[in-house]
Amino acid sequence: MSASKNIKPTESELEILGVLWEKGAGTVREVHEILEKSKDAGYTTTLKLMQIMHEKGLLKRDTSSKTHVYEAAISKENTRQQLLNKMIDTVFNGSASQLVLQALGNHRSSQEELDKIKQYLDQIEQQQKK
Amino acid sequence: MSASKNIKPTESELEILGVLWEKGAGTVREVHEILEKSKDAGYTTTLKLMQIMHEKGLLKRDTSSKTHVYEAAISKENTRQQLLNKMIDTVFNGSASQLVLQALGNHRSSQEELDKIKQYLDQIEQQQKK
DNA sequence: ATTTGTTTACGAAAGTATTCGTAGTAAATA
DNA sequence: TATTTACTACGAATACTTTCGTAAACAAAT
Repeated sequence: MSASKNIKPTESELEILGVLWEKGAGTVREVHEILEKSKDAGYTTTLKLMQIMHEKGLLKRDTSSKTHVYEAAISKENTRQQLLNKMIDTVFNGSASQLVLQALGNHRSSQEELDKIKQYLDQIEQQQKK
Repeated sequence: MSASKNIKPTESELEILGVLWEKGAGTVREVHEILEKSKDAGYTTTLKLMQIMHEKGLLKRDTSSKTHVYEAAISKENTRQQLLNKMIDTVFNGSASQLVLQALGNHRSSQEELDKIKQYLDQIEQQQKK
């Protein structure tokens, strides 16, 4: 059994997590105003979603003042890894490198980013030689 | 505007596509028997799903004989790329290389695979220099 | 004190995905 | 021919996600 539960945020939940990962913590109003820019939904929709996410354990909240303050309860890294693993399993036949090749294929990355990846690859190889 | 429409197979639909990409074409029965190994659902469930997928244009089918033969109507590569792009956008802040680093991080790849990736990186760099 | 504005809570509608029971049909078999 | 078997079609139940209207609580402003 793994340490963190099988989290599976929905599409909308991921949007909210994204906002909170970015800004650290915030009220429904704050999250909603950021979301509004790219999405078209009412305030109570965002509220309801965040309440549900709290019930599910995806968000923590501080209710000491009237206006509640929410915060992500799951880490960005962990969540990313889980989603990635799932995609590797179900879409890329379990091969991480197939995913990597495909990702590098279309989305063109900057030279800087490519260098970083290369550097990382070297690092991995070093570790494996030990 | 891109050539292929915005396809968004659901979880279950992806499982079926995975089977058909692997085996090329098959009947509901064949697909179902493969799915059964890892999943717990009745025959008519698989049937219904494949019918819906046909309506959506995700599958082609040959109804010339009583037992219909289905085939994926969308390519593995294209579908993978779309799903990947979406994940990059919604989960990795639009950075493909962030996704790549994360993917290489946990899932350990074989030396052979790593070499392939490196080779590919070199190739990309060459093209960009032109 | 009343009004106005902001917030949470609640419930339910609408949309989408998944599941399966049942009926009908055609082919294979007794 | 009658029965069994294998398949498709259809409809509906269930579950999950997203959306929002409305009410209640509270604070600030008039």
